[in-house]
Amino acid sequence: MNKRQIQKKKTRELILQMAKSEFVKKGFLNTTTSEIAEKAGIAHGTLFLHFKNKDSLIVEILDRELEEISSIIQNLISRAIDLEQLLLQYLDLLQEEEELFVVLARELPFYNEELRRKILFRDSIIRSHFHKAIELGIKEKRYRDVDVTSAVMFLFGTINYYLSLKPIFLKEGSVIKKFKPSIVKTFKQLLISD
Amino acid sequence: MNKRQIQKKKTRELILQMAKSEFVKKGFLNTTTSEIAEKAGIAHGTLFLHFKNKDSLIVEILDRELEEISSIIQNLISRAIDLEQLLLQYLDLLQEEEELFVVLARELPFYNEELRRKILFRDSIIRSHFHKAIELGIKEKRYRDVDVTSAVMFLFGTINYYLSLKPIFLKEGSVIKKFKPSIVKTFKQLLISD
DNA sequence: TAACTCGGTGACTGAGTACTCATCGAAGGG
DNA sequence: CCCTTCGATGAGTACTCAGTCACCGAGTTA
Repeated sequence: MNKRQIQKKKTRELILQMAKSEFVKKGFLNTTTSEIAEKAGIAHGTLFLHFKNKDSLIVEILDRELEEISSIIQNLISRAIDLEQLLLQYLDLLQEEEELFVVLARELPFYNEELRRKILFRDSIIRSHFHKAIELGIKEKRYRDVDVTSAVMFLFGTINYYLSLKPIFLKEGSVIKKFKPSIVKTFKQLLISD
Repeated sequence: MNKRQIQKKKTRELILQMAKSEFVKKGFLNTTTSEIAEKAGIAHGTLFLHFKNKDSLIVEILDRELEEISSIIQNLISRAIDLEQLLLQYLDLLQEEEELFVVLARELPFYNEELRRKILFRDSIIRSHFHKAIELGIKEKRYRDVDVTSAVMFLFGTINYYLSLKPIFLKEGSVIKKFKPSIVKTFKQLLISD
C-alpha cells in the first residue's frame, strides 16, 4: 500500500470508530453525519467518499459488532455449558456492550427493512440456542413442559424491555447488572418446579 | 355559545380527531403538523392557534386515551375477578386499541420527560394491580413464591416486546390476539406449580 | 351601519440535515 | 520535473419541519 491508500484506510477506520462512539452515546437516529465528521476531524463531505450514505455506515458498524458478539456466543454454546450458565454469560455480554444494546432495543423498530432483518437474523441464531437448550432440558425431564417458543419470548422480551427503558429503572450504571439476578431467578422458576 | 365559539370548538375537536387517527397510523414522531392540518381541512397555522405546539397536542390526545383506558381497567379490577381473568381482559383492552399501544411501545423511549412520566404513571397503576393480585395469590398459597416485581416485569416486558416488534411477528391482524393464549399460559406456568 | 373582534389563512422563516460538487494540493507515475 | 490522479475540502443544494405573522373577512357589538 502506498501513502494514499494507507491514509484512506486510516480515515475510513477513524470514521467507523467515531461513528460507533457517537451512535452508542446518542443513538443512530439522533446522530448527524456532520457530528461524526467533526469528531473524526474530517470534512463533512469526506464521510460520503467512504460511505454511500448514513445508512450504509450504520449497517457496516452493526455488522461488525454483531458478527463479533455472535461468534463469542457461538463459543459459549460450543462449550456445552448448562442453560443457567449460558444465560448468565449472555447477560454478561449484553452488560459489556450495554450502551449499544440499549440503542438497538429502542431504535430497532425504526430501522429500515434490511437493517432490521440483519439484526434479527443474528438475534434469532442466539435465540435458537436457548430454544434448543430448553427443549433438551424438557426431554431430560429437568425442566417443566413449557411452551418453549413462548418461554424464550418471555426471556428476550423482558431483557429488551429493561434495555429500552433503562433510564427509568436506574439513574446510572448497568440495568443488566442490576436485574441480572432477578431475571435469572424468575426464568429458572418458570422452567423448574419447586 | 355563539357561532364563533361553536366553530372554534368544532375545529379543535376536528384537529384532535384527525391527529389521533394519523398518530395511530404512523406514530407520533412520524406525523407532521401539516399532515394533520391537511386531513382536518384547515390551514397549517390554525393548528397552532388551538395548540401551543405539537407536543401539547400529543399530550392532550394521550391524556384522553389513557384516562379512558385507566378507568376501564379500574372497573375490571374493582369487580375482583381472578388474575387470569384480569390478564385476559387487560389483553382484550390492548387488542382493541392495539394500533395505539404499538405506537406507544415503540416511541415511549423517545418522548420527553413529561410525557413519558405521564404514560408510565398510568402504567404503574395498572402494574400495581397485577402486583397485588399476585401477592395475594402467594399469601394464599395458590401461587408459587416468586419475586413479584420480577414476575410483573416479565409479563409487561413480554407484552411490550410483542407490540413494539409487531410487524415481525405477523403480516396483518392483531399480535395480541395471536399470542394471547401463549402469554397467558406461560405466565400461569410461572406462577403455578404443576 | 359602522367599528371592532377574533378565528382562520398560508406564505414565510429559520433551524436542521443528508448529500453534492467545483476546487485544491499532495502523492504518484513517466 | 511536469502532468495526472485522487483523497479531502467545505460552501452550497435541496428538502423537511415546526412554528410565526401580517392580513382577511365573517360575526359581534354599539
